[in-house]
Amino acid sequence: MPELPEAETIARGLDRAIAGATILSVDVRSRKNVVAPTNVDFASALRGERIERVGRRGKYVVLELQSGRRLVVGLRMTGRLIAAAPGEPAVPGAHVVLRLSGERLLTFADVRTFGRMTLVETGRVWDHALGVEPLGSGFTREAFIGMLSGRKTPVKVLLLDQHRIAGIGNIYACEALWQAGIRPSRPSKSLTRAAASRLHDAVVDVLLRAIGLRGSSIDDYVDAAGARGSFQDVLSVYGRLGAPCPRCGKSIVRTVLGQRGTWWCRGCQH
DNA sequence: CCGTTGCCCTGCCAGC
DNA sequence: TGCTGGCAGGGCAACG
Repeated sequence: MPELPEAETIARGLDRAIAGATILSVDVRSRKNVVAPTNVDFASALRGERIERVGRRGKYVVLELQSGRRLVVGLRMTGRLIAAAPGEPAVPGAHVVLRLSGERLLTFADVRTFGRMTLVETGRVWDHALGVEPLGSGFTREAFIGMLSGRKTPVKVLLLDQHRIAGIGNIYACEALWQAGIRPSRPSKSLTRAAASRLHDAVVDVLLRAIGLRGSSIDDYVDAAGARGSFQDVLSVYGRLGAPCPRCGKSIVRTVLGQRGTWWCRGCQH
């Protein structure tokens, strides 16, 4: 499931592989997975555009185009963005294929078809619903403490709320809560300043470590070159039902919070 | 504003 | 062995 570290890894890989390339043609094989403004044809609008750079916002990969337009890619659970060099085999199940200068291809594929490529017109704000970047300067301890205050929402549900903090998904929410020693169901407002600060620091630390390991490849995720990440090898709690807690040895349990599976340790998360 | 529910979709797997 | 039903999950709309 591409979350912030996976989207960041893909964006960096794409920036290296295809920044500067011109889009020669666009093959839309699944209408459902592309979105364009009214009266704009997705494929013809992109044709001839130069990809200036590739970045990330929250869990979204953003291709900045020469005209000022953006191609915003939401990968959801199973979406893939693969840059292929000449001669490499085609990506199976492709929904959109961009043929680029230098005989390169950029392929978007998604078995569950929840992912979207959205064309955003120049100057149009597309990320108004996204909160602060957890690795940006706006995510201070004080800002985080402010988010938690006065809310009875379980702290894990708050971490997953993209309107407040953009980019944290289920894996990294579980891991950060474990690292900070905080029970996921705790009402946000019940955290002391010390606990909130610990959680803030854990969020930043977990995301940075995950980027360092190029993301978590649990089911489908691969980077822009088709390679797996390795953070799945160092997970402490996520998906580890019944395994011993790396800190206290008690068995990891699974509960449900906000309709999401939640893995945590009853022994050392309070 | 806040919180909850259901839908989208298909691969996988436990259970029969 | 082969089928089936349930589950997984991010974002969004709809609702109270």
